[in-house]
Amino acid sequence: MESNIREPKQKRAIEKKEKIINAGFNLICKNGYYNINTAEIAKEAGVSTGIVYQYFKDKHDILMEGLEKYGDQIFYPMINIPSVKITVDNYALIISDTINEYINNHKLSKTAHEEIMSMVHSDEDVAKYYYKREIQTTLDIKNYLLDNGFKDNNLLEKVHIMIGIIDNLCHEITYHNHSQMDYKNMTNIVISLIKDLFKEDLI
Amino acid sequence: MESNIREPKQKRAIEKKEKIINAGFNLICKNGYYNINTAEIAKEAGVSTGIVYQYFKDKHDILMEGLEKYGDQIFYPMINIPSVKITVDNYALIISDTINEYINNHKLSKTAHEEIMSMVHSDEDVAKYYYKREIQTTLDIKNYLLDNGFKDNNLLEKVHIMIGIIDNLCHEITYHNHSQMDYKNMTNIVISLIKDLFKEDLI
Amino acid sequence: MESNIREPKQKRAIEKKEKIINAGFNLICKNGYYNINTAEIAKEAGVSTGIVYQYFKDKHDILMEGLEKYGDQIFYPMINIPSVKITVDNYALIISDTINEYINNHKLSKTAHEEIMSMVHSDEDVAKYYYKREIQTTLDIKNYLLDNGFKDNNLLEKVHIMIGIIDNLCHEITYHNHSQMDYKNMTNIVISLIKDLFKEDLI
Amino acid sequence: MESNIREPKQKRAIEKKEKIINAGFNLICKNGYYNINTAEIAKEAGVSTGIVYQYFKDKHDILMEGLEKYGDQIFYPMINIPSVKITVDNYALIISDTINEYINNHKLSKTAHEEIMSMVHSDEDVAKYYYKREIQTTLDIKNYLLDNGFKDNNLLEKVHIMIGIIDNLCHEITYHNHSQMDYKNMTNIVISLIKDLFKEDLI
DNA sequence: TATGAATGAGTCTTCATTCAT
DNA sequence: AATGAATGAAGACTCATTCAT
Repeated sequence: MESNIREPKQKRAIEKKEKIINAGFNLICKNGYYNINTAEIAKEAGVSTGIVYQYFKDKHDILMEGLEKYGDQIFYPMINIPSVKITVDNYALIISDTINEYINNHKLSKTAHEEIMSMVHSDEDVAKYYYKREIQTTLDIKNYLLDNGFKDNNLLEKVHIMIGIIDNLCHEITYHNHSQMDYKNMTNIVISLIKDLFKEDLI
Repeated sequence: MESNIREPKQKRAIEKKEKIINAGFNLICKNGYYNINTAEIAKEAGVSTGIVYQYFKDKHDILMEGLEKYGDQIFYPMINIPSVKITVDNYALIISDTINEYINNHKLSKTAHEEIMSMVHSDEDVAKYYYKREIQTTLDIKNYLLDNGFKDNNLLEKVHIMIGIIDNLCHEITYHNHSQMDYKNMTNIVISLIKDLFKEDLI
Repeated sequence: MESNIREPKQKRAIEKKEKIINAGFNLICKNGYYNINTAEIAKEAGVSTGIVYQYFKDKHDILMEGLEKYGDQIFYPMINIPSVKITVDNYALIISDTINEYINNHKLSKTAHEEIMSMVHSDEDVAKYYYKREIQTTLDIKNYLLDNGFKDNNLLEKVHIMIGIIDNLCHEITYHNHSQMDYKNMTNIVISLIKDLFKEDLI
Repeated sequence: MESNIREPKQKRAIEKKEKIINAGFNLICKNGYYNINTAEIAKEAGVSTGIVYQYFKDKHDILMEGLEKYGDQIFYPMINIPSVKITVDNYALIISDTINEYINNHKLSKTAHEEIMSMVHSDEDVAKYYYKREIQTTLDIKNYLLDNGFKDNNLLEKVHIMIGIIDNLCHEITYHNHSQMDYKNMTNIVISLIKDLFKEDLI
């Protein structure tokens, strides 16, 4: 039989689909995809098990739609590209702000981020989504920098490296908590390093 | 009796346990923890399903023992710390060699690495193992650098940052293959950046 | 109230019920009773799923009403009793024509016939319907023959046997396609055999 | 994963598989394929639901293996080809005996026969099985007749027609019970008709 | 020690039927 | 009269773990 998945038009139906996405994605992130079942998702959403399959092809579909909806909040919150112009003077401050904001967001969606990263490594669709987002973010930042007078001297690669460095830093701060690390110093080193990275590019 | 798990003493028993670890860890890495079952593991190991539970508490235990055994080969092959002394002259070369070696190893154990990283995000025990290794590696490298005359100026943090940068680079090169990236340039940028990172530390 | 099934009186309601019967019976015959669901039937009929249960007690009821309506077209098209009088001269021709017509009809409603025969064997109601029709047809043909001057010498039994022979022949030709069979000869043998069957009855 | 269906070698395992086939096929025949579930089959067989899938690929497989095993008892018991030589003298008697035996067997496996015939019309695999048997029986009888001095004058087609006639007769007697029919006469007519069918073939 | 047959709870998914609107 | 969203029981199948031998 063909796909009978309904794309809800009516307000109530849309709300119901939302509830399922919310409950489902939330539970998946909290407990892990393989540790939650559709009955629990339905119950948490306050619906019957049957209705789930009117809105979603299968369990996996819930994950993907949740990702589509909440991906922005989980990955690369740096995407909140600053509205101010970068200058030599506010340079460090912008980076610092970005990092802080990133860390904050990271903390909020800690488990979600964990679980999704887990599935990036084991689920092709999730991976595809993730890498698509990643390159998009990289491009967005590159363009932002170009608009702010940066030279395009392997700029894409540099942005990618920068994102990686910041990501690692935030990750370290949020999760590892390696007691030996001094995160304040570490952050300063990162900021300084990023400055070095672009030292020849900001005119 | 509380625990029936046998720690094999006899040669044949040890070999059997090894076979289960090998087969199990291999299959888990190749197919994913949730996509392989104990029957298949036993079959691949050439033993009966029942015997598995004489050597391992449960399925999860196989993963952990496999990790303990093969972790070295999967994570941080940079640990192969160069035997030569770092000087200003061979500095770049050493970093470059390290990166190349890392990428090579990465490619070899690509799926294993993927799966384990997946579980780092969803399995507490795996995560604990991973982060323990990570800090150990960081310390090892820090000590190597100290032995080579580096100053301890937030050296631990810097090493951690460096590992992150290299890890990202290798990951990008091995998996993503974002077509827009020029990996040769990227590698050079990374090498140069690491030099910057330690610019005040190598005496 | 015991029964909520509405017997539609108004034209529009009657048309709606017809549409459901048509769509339902058609889909059941094409796909099999257990391989089609009420939602699909409603959709094909262009009505809502709910309304189905205003006109039909349950899914099974759709089948039975469809059978009542279309049984004539599926079973025993021989019922198209020739309008000519049987004589010794046109005897074989009439039989031959009847067979040909039967095969043609059979081919048209091949899948429908299959599915209904399937249910004859597993559904009491369908079986009851089928056998009722069968005996009716037998009687009709018997009467036709009586009107044409046949003697009533176990005529009912002979007609039943004849129907069986023709049915088998047509079935064989339409479906089995046993490659070893020569259907032209087979048909001639059947015609000749039927002649033998009634050899003492046509005055 | 590949097929893990076990072909049981050990006595106990074979017995268990037999029990599942017996229980499953029996229940399917009695209640209909779609009206019995695997749990009931397992329970009737005195095993757990899980074990069923160690011996059978799926539910359908149980049906097919049951068919393979019991097909002989359900279809064409005429296959019990008489060991005596057919002559002009014992001709009628042999036919009569065959019919009687057929009817007897038919009565024994009445519901089984019904359900299987039902599935012949709706299940490709069952149909394939059935038609394979059918042609085989036809050939066997043809050969038997050839061995008894019959001429091969469209013999295959004639045997097929004969089987059909007998099948119809037995079916009518066993199930329909059309009250109007005189089965004794009907049987005699059939015997006589079969004689006519082969009237030019027995030397 | 070792086997591999056996267990049975658990999983995703379907669908006839009902019900709020 | 009509809609189509909602229900929830039921079904086929899987698999970590146990147990009789």
